[in-house]
Amino acid sequence: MDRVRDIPLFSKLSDINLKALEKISRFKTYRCNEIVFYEGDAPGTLYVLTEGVLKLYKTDAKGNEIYIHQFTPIGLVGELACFENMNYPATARFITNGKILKINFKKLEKGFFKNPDVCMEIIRSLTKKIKILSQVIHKETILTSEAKVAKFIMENSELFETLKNTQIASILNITPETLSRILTRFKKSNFIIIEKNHQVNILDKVTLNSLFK
Amino acid sequence: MDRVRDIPLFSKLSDINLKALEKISRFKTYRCNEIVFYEGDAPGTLYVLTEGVLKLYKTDAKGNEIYIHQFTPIGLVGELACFENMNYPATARFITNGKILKINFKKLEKGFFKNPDVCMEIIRSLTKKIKILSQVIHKETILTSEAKVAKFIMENSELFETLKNTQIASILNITPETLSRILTRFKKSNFIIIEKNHQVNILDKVTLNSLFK
DNA sequence: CGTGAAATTGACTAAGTTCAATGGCGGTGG
DNA sequence: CCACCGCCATTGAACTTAGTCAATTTCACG
Repeated sequence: MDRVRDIPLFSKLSDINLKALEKISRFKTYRCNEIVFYEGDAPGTLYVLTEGVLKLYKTDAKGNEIYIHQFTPIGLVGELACFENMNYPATARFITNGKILKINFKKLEKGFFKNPDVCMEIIRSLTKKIKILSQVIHKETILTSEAKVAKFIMENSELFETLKNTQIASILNITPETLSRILTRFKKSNFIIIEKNHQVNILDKVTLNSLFK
Repeated sequence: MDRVRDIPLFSKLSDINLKALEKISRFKTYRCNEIVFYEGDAPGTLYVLTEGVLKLYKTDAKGNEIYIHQFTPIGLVGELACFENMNYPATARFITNGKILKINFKKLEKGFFKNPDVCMEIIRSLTKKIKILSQVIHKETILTSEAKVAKFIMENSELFETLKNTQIASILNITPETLSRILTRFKKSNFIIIEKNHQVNILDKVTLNSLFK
């Protein structure tokens, strides 16, 4: 994916518009762990993630990374800061190698927002983001650690096999110790079995569901 | 405000469009404490708040109201549920008497989203909402209770005079007891003085700022 | 004044983090 | 083959933050 026209957000633009868009944007490749922007950075650039996995997180007073979301292609990143002209509210760091299209927002705004198709795509992207944030709020303000773990097991059991407990804990914004204790409880209560290869086997879906619903 | 044309979101529509819009919408007045929708309700209606103060909150396992936001006119409410076709993620309750324009979303979608002006207004409304949610996340996941109180004092000192401590505590999602203890600490440390009329007098802006920045 | 709501205070509890010690397990190099 | 190393997981104990509960005081206002 090296061409602007391959990005769904812009797929309906005319050739002339695409040419103009190419003038105000450029692709950039990133290595794993490279930062795209820091929480607090000044806005101005809209990012379109085209390759790789981009982790968005905030940093608390103690320096902990508070997990917000992981973006996978294709997704808009940084709209809030651009549209509201405020500093980026979180940090974005690649956790794989990746590629991004960087767009000069001011120039984009002037030229392209008249196009209803582009507008609709932006609206779709914004509502998707609102949904994500709404879920983050639910996760972080309503759910207990136990409920988070139960929810994660029920909704992401496949991921369990591929992730280490430390990574899962990081996604859930709890410590590995807390995760370990909760999993031990679940195992002792016969809600789940964890296989040798770190697969989860859910024995009691009803109870597990009831913990977070 | 009894006419659709008075709502900025639709101010640029033609008379014909306005007539059509009137067909798929209706105003409804609410008394204080009336519920507009509950968390978990099925979507389908887009709301435009035209009068009164509407409180949005989630409910946790213990039945506590988790404060999300208070809307004042004019604002769109319920877009997420409509656009993403998911159940409302929070409850909306009037805390004053008020009035709302209820719009049938399906019909709105068909007829009006082609209009770039309407689109832009929706985008503006969505980004405003993202900003709000982003701030809620910051408040609830990054800030300690002490930091919340410090931030509230620094950014809303005028409100202090008009609100009771119980109301402030509710906005900050902490208990009145916790708020009281923190205010006592701030007073003893000479960060603030609270006057007879419940005005706050900030003595040490530097320290207070450092508590949440 | 007197009454009821709001604020304060102390003791206790609950949830989760932190810190430290221990144990397991896989890969590596002699 | 096995001894060692480093990473991850587990477990216990102390600690921190904030909520809960109850008693008491303060305050606003009729």
